[in-house]
Amino acid sequence: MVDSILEAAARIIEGEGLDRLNTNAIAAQAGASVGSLYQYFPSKDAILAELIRRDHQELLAQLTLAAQEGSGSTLETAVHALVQVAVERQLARPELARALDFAEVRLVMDQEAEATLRAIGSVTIRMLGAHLPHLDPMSIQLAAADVTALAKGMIDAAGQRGETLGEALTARVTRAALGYLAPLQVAHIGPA
Amino acid sequence: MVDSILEAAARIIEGEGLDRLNTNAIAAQAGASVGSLYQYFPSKDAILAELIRRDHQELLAQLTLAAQEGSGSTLETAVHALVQVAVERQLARPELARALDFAEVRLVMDQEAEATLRAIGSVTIRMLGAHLPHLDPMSIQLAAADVTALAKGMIDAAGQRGETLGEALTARVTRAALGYLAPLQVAHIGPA
DNA sequence: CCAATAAGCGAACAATTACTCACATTCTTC
DNA sequence: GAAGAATGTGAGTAATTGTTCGCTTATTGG
Repeated sequence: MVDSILEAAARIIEGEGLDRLNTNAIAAQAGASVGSLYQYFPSKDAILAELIRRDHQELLAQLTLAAQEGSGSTLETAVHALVQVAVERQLARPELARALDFAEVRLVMDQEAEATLRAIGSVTIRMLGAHLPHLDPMSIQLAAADVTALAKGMIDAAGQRGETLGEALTARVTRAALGYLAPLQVAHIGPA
Repeated sequence: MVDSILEAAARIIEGEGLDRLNTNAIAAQAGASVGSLYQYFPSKDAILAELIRRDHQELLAQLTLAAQEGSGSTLETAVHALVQVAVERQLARPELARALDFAEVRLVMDQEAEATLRAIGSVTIRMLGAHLPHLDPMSIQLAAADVTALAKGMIDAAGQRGETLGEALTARVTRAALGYLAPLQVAHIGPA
């Protein structure tokens, strides 16, 4: 039931938009009654929050796995692995991903949700730290934020545009990320 | 009056979020009555639409100007000029810019609005076309879309993070854009 | 000044929406 | 299969919100 409520909410967000998401619509879409909604969630906001929570946990799991597989390889391979995860997720449900991303900002998060978010950020930070060992932690953090944002922007735009070829997009995003990171890789190497 | 209504709406979006934007709040914030709102706008949506319309027109004007100034120079200078415009605009009112960007998608646009949007896109396309003459139009268009999205993502994230130093951000975004474009510049140069 | 037009007002209305609760249905356990 | 627990129901409620309209206040032209 919880799952069907969440999936109903997801479908309404995709098809109607965040602003048209209401409890009656969710119940109808889920094939349940409004009362049942409130047996499993304390409020409408809680439904959205849980949708986001699950999305984050799934993302963290997939990123962690991708980071493991890409560890011990080149920067390019490692970046590619993470980008691939992000691309596949976004292209699967672009409208939903975009809406959740927007809703996330104005959401009051509990400690667990905050921790998950930090963990997601840490994956990229650790990956970059391993491949750019000469950079100080603050620079790594900034680079991770930038690369993440750059990828998010490209992937989101591609999703909205209706792009469906994940591999081509992954290649371009990886190229952009590496293009941004390249100067950092060689920053400590001066002229001979 | 029109201006004060639009500014009131903008402030509410910034402070309360898109979902808390309502006609009563706009009227109160504008120091006017609900009735006056409807003397200048046919509906609440029209207020949002006008806010977005003006934003787009301003952006187009600034981008066009920046493109003129950067024309006839290196790719780096041209990119830097456009990025600078985007950065300054977003950092001025980050929450508003983000919200309008989100609202824009679900908006039904008239012909004029569509034309403005295409014109905004054309600025980057023309700039890239001038500096990457060996690329076919489709590749130019894709590159423009990617570079725009990449910049948008980075700038938006920085704004949300509370970054205020536009110059540093402009430099990083420019670096990312050039990093993405670099392989395209030399793509036709094979091994001798 | 006055009349005529414009601009502004906000209570009232209708629609929408989050949420409740008294009742109905289904499941569990013996 | 009966008693009791758990789950599901949806009309109803109170609050919010978009929009209207009869009215008041300001502005303009003669």
